[in-house]
Amino acid sequence: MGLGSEAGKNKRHRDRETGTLGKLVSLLDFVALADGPMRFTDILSLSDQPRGTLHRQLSHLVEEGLLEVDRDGRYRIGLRLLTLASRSWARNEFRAIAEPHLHRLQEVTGETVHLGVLRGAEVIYLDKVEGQQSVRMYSQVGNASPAYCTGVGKAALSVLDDAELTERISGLEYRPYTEHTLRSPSELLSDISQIRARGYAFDLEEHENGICCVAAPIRSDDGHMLAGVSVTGPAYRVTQQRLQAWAPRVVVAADSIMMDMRNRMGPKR
Amino acid sequence: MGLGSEAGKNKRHRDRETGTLGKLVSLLDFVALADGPMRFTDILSLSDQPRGTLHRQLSHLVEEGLLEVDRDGRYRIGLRLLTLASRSWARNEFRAIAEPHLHRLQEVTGETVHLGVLRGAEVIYLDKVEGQQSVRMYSQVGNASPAYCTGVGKAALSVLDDAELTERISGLEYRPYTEHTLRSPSELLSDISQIRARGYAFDLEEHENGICCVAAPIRSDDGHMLAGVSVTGPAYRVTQQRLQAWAPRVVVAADSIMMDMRNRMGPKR
DNA sequence: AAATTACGTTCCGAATAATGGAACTTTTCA
DNA sequence: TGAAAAGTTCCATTATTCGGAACGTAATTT
Repeated sequence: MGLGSEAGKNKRHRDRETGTLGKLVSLLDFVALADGPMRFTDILSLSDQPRGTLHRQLSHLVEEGLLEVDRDGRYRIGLRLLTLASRSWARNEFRAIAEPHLHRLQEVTGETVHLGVLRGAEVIYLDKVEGQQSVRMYSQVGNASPAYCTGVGKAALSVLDDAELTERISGLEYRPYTEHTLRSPSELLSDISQIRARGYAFDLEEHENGICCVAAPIRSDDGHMLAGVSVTGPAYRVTQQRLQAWAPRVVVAADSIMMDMRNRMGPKR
Repeated sequence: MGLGSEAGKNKRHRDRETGTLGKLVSLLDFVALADGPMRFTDILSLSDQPRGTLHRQLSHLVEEGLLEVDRDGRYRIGLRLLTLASRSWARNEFRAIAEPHLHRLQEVTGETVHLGVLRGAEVIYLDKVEGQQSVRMYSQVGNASPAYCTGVGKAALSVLDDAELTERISGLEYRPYTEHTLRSPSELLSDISQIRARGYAFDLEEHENGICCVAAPIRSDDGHMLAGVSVTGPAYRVTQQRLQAWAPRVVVAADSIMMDMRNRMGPKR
């Protein structure tokens, strides 16, 4: 499945998925990614399925509450997905362990704090604690962003060994979100070697113009779970000096989360 | 599928769902509802599936990112669900239209504001705007609660005609969450007739001890989408007088949301 | 208003995927 | 180390999905 397809609005839905579930989830994804609710024909024209097949697939998804269809025949994502996701989010151990530390970090800095985990070459934000006077950012819980242009992502990548790092960041499309976005593996590798040296990462308007952050890595004992914490704010308020000053705090928060994980989830993980 | 099964911890997973998708989603739901991550054998013992079948089903769910399995063989909900849900939440028209009104209401009252939609006899919370000094409540976006014991739920029910109302609230289990929870259809109907008369609903510690709210209904022009807005807070701070005083504001917010829907989504809906 | 077209739904033989018992491998524990 | 439990793979059987075509219905045109 081709991810990172925020550009590919008119992407056709013809992933050749294996298995019944794969096809249906891919269809679900397709409807979820669309700009708005789609009518049957809209989906059909972007799909390689015959009418009958598509109709039955959509019906099944609706039957399970994964999709909803209004009286105008427009399909959109169903609320069951939201319920399912929220329940699992609330019970997520890692998030729960990290939460108090995120709040503490938020209070100390006054800016927005993020918790994200690395999945492949993407960061998925697991939690977010906003400051009072927070500027609206294009970020939210559950949002997936490329690792190479986010503080949390680069921090998490930095703890990988060279072999796996190279594997993960090769074959990516280095989309220039801003003029500061890193544009190649070599630029990323060079940044990461700095991150390794100092123990924390910066994002200086690399993902979104006017937004900066400082982030520190978190990893489970077995090294199989990679994550990061960050403090983020608007560039006019969050100068590089302030980021620098916060860095030790962010690292302490990350380390505390790791300690708590060790204690609460058993050591050999 | 029996919802509201917070009591049914040891519920077996043997819904006889129809179709491949139904079985898999039911399994997904089962794992999501569990108290914590489950190992293969745990699921097997609570399932009526043969080992081979269950193993393959779980593998398929993992393959699609709907479940994740750690090195100890423990299954939990995958992050893909969170990503999918968050994306659709962000793009939800209704939520987006309501958002500014929710914030305004929050600022006026200083307390937490909820937006919820009615699905059957349950309310699913679509959005929540917290006050600064907010007490942690058992409520969150995506959470599903029985309509009969929540302000939003009762408000939404109140705009139904008697026939559909009776149909929806019959056959429910009236679980007494607190000593103030309504315990029967007749109690609910009597409350609802009052709500109809005054145009807004109260929840006086009916769902959670120490939590009160006032709520007003929202419905689309065709009456097929029922929802509600509420202002919620701790009983020691939120007296019945204050609720009463806020009621007109809540009703105005609800009506404004309806107006905006009419304008933004076309009238005949 | 009648005819036409587009849209959505249902049907059923053929093709495909899921089932589940058993054999097999790996891990755990005494 | 041996034995039991846990987890995985295999494959003939069974059930489900596929998809073309026929059918009904609403929107549009003449």
